[in-house]
Amino acid sequence: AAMEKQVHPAKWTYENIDAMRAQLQSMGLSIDWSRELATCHPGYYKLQQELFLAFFEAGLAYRRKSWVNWDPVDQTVLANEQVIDGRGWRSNAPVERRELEQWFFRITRYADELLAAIDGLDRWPEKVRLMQQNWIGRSRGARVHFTLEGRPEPLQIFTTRPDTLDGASFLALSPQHPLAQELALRDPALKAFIAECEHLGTSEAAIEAAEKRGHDTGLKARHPYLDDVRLPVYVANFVLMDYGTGSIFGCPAHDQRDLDFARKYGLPVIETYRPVDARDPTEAELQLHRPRFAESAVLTVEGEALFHIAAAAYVDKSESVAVRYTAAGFMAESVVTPVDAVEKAIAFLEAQGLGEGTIQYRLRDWGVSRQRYWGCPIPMIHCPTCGVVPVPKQDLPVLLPDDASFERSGNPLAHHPTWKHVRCPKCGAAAERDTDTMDTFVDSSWYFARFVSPRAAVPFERAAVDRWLPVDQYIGGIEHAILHLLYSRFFMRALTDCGYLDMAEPFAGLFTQGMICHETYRDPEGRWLSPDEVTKADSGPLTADGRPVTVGRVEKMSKSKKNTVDPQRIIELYGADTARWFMLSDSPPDREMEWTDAGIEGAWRFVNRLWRLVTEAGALPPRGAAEPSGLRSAEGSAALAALKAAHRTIAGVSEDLERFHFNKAVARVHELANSLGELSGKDDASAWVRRFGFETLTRLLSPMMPHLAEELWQYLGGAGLLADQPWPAADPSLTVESTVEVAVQVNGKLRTTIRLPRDAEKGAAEAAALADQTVRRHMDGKAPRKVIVVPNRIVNVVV
RNA sequence: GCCCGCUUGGCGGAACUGGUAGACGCAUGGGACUUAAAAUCCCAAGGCUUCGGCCGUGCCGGUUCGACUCCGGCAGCGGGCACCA
Repeated sequence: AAMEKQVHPAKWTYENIDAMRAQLQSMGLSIDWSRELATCHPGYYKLQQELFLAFFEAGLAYRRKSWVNWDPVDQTVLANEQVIDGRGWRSNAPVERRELEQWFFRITRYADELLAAIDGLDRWPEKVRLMQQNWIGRSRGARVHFTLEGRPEPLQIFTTRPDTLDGASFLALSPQHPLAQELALRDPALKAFIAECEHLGTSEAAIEAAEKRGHDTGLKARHPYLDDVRLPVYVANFVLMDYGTGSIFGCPAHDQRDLDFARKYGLPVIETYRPVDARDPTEAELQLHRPRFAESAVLTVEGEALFHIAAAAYVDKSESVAVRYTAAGFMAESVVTPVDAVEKAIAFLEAQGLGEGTIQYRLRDWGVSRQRYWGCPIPMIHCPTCGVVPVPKQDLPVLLPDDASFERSGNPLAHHPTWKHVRCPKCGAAAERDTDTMDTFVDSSWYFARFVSPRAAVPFERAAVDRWLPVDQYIGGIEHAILHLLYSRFFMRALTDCGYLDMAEPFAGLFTQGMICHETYRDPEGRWLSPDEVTKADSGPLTADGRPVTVGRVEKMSKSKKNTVDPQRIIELYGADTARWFMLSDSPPDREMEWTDAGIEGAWRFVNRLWRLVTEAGALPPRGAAEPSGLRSAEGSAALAALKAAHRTIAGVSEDLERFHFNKAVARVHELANSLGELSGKDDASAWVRRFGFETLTRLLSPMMPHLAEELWQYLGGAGLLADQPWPAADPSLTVESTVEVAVQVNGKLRTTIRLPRDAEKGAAEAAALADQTVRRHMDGKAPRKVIVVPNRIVNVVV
């Protein structure tokens, strides 16, 4: 944005903050602005640098090489988002991979703990807990040693399915695997293949979605226990260096990806399991098919009973068949003595010295180095003699220079003329600062804990932390379900271990908002356009100067794709309350939603209608007037019905707000307004109920339309601010009706409804249903075989 | 490709733990008021119908007296996939 708008990032950021603050204030949100902080302010990032030093001290921050996307034309590191079909988004040059020394946070130290603690997050959505679990991805499996012919050192592979080793038909290495890199030095074709793989960039999505391809290295591996089996060793584009050992064995019969690969390169597909069928295997079969690692040929894998086809069976019969492995529904009760096939296989490998059982995590350490200007400088100094030296705490903050230049690509801090040149704090010799800044996810991993003592000289004031944290109710977009939330969970643990805090979980309750989505637009040059740069014509959407616009898919609003809508327009046109009411009424907040302006007029009409409803209702009894006697006993009166409606609305809205069902609360307020509008009686009871109803309505509205609610409160003679009044309470004796409408079905089809006293006896309900004319007609003169009665709900007559 | 969701009238959605599908709103049509328009108010409305009913919650199948809700499979859309944050 700074480059595009020719503005300094600081100015751009602070101006945006000002605009956002003004917008939030004009919405009338209840925010304690005295605690506002900005993570780009030196006061904040100074403390963040202190935390970084503490992490370094504790061994939680370390340096190692890692791969990045490199744009060879722009000479800059690209984010995955900036790699489009293997090319840089600005230069359009094929992307390369490059290895850089970078800083990492050791989140994997907490892998087990982060996983186990998910169970305790009982006020988190189940889907988020699942996503975090899968992200950490703890798997039991085995490291297996393969001997390579003509090479002294064995190749280690990791597998979660050692029980399918009998069906191995190839090995595959990641293009970044050291062995692959070594072989490429002497094999130009392999070198070219690896270079081609590297154009995919570093994103897992791109790598896994690409067509599966491999290059045969010519090496042969001995099968660990099948003496006459030799396996070809490939380098394959789908093997990830970051997971396991960066090398795998392929069992095409039991893995779709391996099967695709085997088909492509003509490799054998060797079945090792077949669903157990209805009959018991014979003794001869059990012997023939018994795998090396188990006593029985019937094994369970992932809960399914399967019949193992041991190596001997197919070697003898030269059997080679492709069968996809879907065993659901084949569990045969007569056969199974459950055996955990994976554990058996691990025990076998260990006993034979062919491998060992391990636990593998999908979770990787968090790379925090960014080659960017606008961020928190990493407080480290590189000295030619002392190596990596932390900036002494008293020298913090390491300030960003204001006079960076953004004309050149690459890292402005690296090519700033003076900034990086310092003396080594240890030896005093000339040294250089680390020119990387931290991932901004670091900023957001502790900001919530800073709010409790935003001006303190230390990162956290313990008394305030103990008073406020963990956060009772955290609210954020579902796009943060994994990274931000996991990083924050890691941070609290790391800070605890560094002595700053004493807590593990930052967020006791979590509510995830759905994304607000919008169509995306591009001009003929492919540049993103914002919705207000696009005009809708009969021939289709056009740019401001009348050129055709390409409409892209509907996706989450984002700055980079410009598909954002400014709510300020609505506030200016209709006022904050209309905007708030519209947003609350439109969709449940946890669902994604496509933004549309249709309906805003309806919210505006309702705001006006409420005002008229109250102010044009005629004379009301004074505030606090006693309830007319006899109102509650006047069964069937319109006034009592409206009074009950008001109490039901209190109960319903209270519950809806508590559960974040704002759109339902809105619907209930509409209903109450409707029923009060219909209460036209001139009698004392009606007038009293009208006042009670209006006051109730006003109170219930106050969180949603605070400005209108305060005005109505004054109009109704309320003292002080409505915001300071207690929330209304429903009278339980008025929220239930004495009779209920009960549906009557015949053979499961709704035929009529009957009105019964609440909580009527089952027998009475049955009798009433059977006596009904419509029911009798549909029973066709037959006697009921069965009658199901669900009290207050339904009677189902089965004939 | 993998992980997680979602899918209900013309539209946004409601339906609590398997028990009357379509609350409430938007848009629409008709009417009232008005010289007229706006605003407002009233009425109608899932589809089909021989007016008895029948069919309907993305698609196919299953469990159940009963399925939007549970189970199996599939499709479409959205989020995430570690440098968008």
